[in-house]
Amino acid sequence: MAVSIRDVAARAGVSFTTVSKVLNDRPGDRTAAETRRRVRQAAEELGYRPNAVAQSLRSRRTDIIGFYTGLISVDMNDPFQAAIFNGLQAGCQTHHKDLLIHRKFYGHSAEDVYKDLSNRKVDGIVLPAQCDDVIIQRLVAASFPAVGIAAPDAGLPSVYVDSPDGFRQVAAHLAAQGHKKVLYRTQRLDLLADIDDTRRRRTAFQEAAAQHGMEVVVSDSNEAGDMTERDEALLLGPRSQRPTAAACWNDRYAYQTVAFCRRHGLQVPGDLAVTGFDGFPPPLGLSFRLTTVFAPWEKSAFAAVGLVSAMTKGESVPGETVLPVEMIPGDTA
Amino acid sequence: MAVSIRDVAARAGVSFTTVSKVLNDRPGDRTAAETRRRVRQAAEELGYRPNAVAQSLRSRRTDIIGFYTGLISVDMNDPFQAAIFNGLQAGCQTHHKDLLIHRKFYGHSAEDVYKDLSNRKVDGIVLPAQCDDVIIQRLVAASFPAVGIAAPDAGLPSVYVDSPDGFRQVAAHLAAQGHKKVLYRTQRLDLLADIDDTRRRRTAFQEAAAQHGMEVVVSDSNEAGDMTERDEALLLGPRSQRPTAAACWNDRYAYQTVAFCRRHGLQVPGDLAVTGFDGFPPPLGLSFRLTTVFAPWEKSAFAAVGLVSAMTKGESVPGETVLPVEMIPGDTA
DNA sequence: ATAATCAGTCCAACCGTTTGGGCAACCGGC
DNA sequence: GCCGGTTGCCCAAACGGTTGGACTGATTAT
Repeated sequence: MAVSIRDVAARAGVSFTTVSKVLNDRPGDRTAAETRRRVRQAAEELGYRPNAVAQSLRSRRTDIIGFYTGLISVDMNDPFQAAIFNGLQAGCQTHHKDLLIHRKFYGHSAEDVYKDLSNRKVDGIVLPAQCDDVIIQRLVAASFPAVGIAAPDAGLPSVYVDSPDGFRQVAAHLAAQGHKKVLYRTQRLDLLADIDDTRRRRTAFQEAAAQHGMEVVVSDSNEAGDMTERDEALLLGPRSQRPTAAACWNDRYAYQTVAFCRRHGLQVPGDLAVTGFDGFPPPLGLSFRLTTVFAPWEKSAFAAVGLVSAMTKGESVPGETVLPVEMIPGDTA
Repeated sequence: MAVSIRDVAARAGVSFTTVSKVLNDRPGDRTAAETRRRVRQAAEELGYRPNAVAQSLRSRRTDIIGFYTGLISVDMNDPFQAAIFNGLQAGCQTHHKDLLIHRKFYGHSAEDVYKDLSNRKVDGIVLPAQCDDVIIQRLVAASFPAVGIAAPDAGLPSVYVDSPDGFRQVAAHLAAQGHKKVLYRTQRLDLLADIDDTRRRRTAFQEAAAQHGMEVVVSDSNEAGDMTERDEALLLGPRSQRPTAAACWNDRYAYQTVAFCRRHGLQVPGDLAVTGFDGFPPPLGLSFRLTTVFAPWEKSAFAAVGLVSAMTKGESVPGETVLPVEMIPGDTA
């Protein structure tokens, strides 16, 4: 049985009110030095630990920040999710919060999800933007502290990286190297994981490429980033028709592209220049550095925690926080 | 302002006790159908959500399971930690718990850590075995539900993988292929991350190799798994002295070893057979499959959650749960 | 001497639930 | 018309803290 504040009070011979005041030591509360000593000693001897749940009930704060993973189950082998998690974790450390991962919501209705979020178990939440409009609307309506990440979102304060700028940088880089025809490899838009950022990247690249006078062939694949038959036909077809560069919407697609080239004897970047996006730590055992764009996903999650923390204090926060990205030239383009 | 059970009661024209009974609908509690309808409707209209904190205070359960990360900060780019996390997450889903990641404890004293664990914010915890004896002793003394993972531990129920058996399988495999001299690449034992399992793997391999009549050269490196000067001298030295195989204590070391061979023109497995341990999903862009041992880390974390969950219900759990491992032949040995 | 001040302690309300028991009102049986 | 048993609802205590104010008794100002 856990020792409560009343047990400490009994042992110290004071009321439990006094124990609370001594232990919290708020400015303006007066207690005799001798009493303080007795109380502290009693607490020490009994190994008293305040019950966090009771404190939360009174204070209406749990000092826990929730992470709602959207409808996709968590997979830390996905470097994107890993980066987000690392940032959340770091943010929680600096803001003295604990991080709560809600149990899977897959298969629950938006209503169910909202219920689990709004039961005051957490002070606020971080969630992928655009995960579900109904949820977001209800959160906003209840003015529940929530911050979106990964993409801009109309309803919530959100923090994300400037992906369009990244793809403008890629387009400029490829154009400077004289490429005229570029394959843009992206994710199918109907995939569950689809968020608006996928679209923003593609649009930005297409526009920038057009400005540089480059032709763009858009190709969308499955989540793993495997080459489509059309891609293969194109890249292995007549030299005059071939794109000389492949700009990929993320690093995974880029690595898959490089692997494809290796298998089919295409030189990278000689026959095909390849670029990625994300700048995650390179996989072990690779002998080259991918030309990619470093996107500070971890930092964005870190910042999101800061915003949620501020919101729980009633402070107002900026509606949008955009973090700059930077293209990192490597060996592949 | 959040709507409480009293608001619902006022709207439905009943006492808040009745609301509670209606909403919880416990067998044996009787309420008129008409009352039930009114209460449910009022709750619906007001968007009532029970306050989880208050419920926890009363029920003495939070349905949250904590993960104490030890003294090392969380890094999900580490596939081991990622696997553990995935398993915890999956376990929490099936047991209807939330997962709480405690904020960093690095720099805190064991006493501080214990305090944070014992304030009843979580129903139980999962923690790396042998993380800190003081903590474990106090947890046991307070009979706080806690389960160790990753290595056997005297004090706590623990679940881990049968790494020694994995290395016996590796030794047998290498011996069957006729290897006589094997380099065993492991981690320096003084590293912060050192846990007993590192030792167990080495011992098991040495003993098994000896039984198969193989000579073992043990080499310990930094956490990244870089080759030591001595390793390089040995592998690039006179052919008669060279080991023909490198058994690595984990996949990371193995990939580093393969990369080293690539750089120096050594054929794998022709000049040097390489084996790993863990069996994590292979890094992107690799054209070979590592010969390794699949260790069900994820499953072990999953099981740990189950045990903690059982302990919170007062059920007794086995002191040790050992999961079998399996060697997966690949292209490197 | 009396009133005002102040330190030190404690009372009681409150946070939002759950739950065992109590209390009317109503039922049918005698 | 009385009585035991249901039925339907509510009271109040409990969970374990925090906190504004009330209450003492001693000290100081008038």
